[in-house]
Amino acid sequence: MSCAAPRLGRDFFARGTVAVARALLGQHLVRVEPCDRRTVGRVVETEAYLGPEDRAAHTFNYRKTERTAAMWMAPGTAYVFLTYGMHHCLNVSTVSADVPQAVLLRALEPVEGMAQMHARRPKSKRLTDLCSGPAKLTQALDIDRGFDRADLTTCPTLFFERARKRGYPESQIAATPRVGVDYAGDWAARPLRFCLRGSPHVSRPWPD
DNA sequence: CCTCTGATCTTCT
DNA sequence: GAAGATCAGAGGG
Repeated sequence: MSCAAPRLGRDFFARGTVAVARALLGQHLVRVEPCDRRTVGRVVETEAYLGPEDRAAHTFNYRKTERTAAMWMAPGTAYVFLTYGMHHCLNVSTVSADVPQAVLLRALEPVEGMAQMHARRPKSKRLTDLCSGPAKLTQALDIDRGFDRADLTTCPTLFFERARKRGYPESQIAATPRVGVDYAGDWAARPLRFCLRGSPHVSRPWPD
């Protein structure tokens, strides 16, 4: 009998971006490598980017470019960009192809393939250093721009697995302002970052 | 624990 | 030509 967890499909991503950002908490991000080696992390921190209104979003004011094209693709499409000249960040598009919004994956709790993750991030001293940041998790799971525009509902090497039937109750989720978007005016203060309360794997703690 | 700084290069102005 | 949806390491408290 097979008991592989089902992957998250189009319907999961085809709804409000904040709903997706919350619902992704607790789900598994799976990276399959040659010889079926898997590196897997449980999502513990996300951020919602609500273009074209959102000043912090790369799609603010309908800025559609070669780089941001993935955000105008089907819900469940990966948007991977390079930041600070050296770090990759992974997003998943949401809502529908004509609404340029996405969820940024900011932190994972390592679940499977920790040795492989550590091999790619040898400087990590603790388990909580492996995937506790948007660019740490892309290093740990070996995700780069080769995955930009990949359909994560069908991609054989990168996808989400349903690890939990229902989303976490509101009381288990901490909502805070997003990280590193001070330039975004009123949008900077909006509580669009979501963390699994109590997880030691988040990119940074939040105020009580 | 904290704050500060250098690294590094694509993207858009 | 400037500015990043960041990270790691150094130095101080």
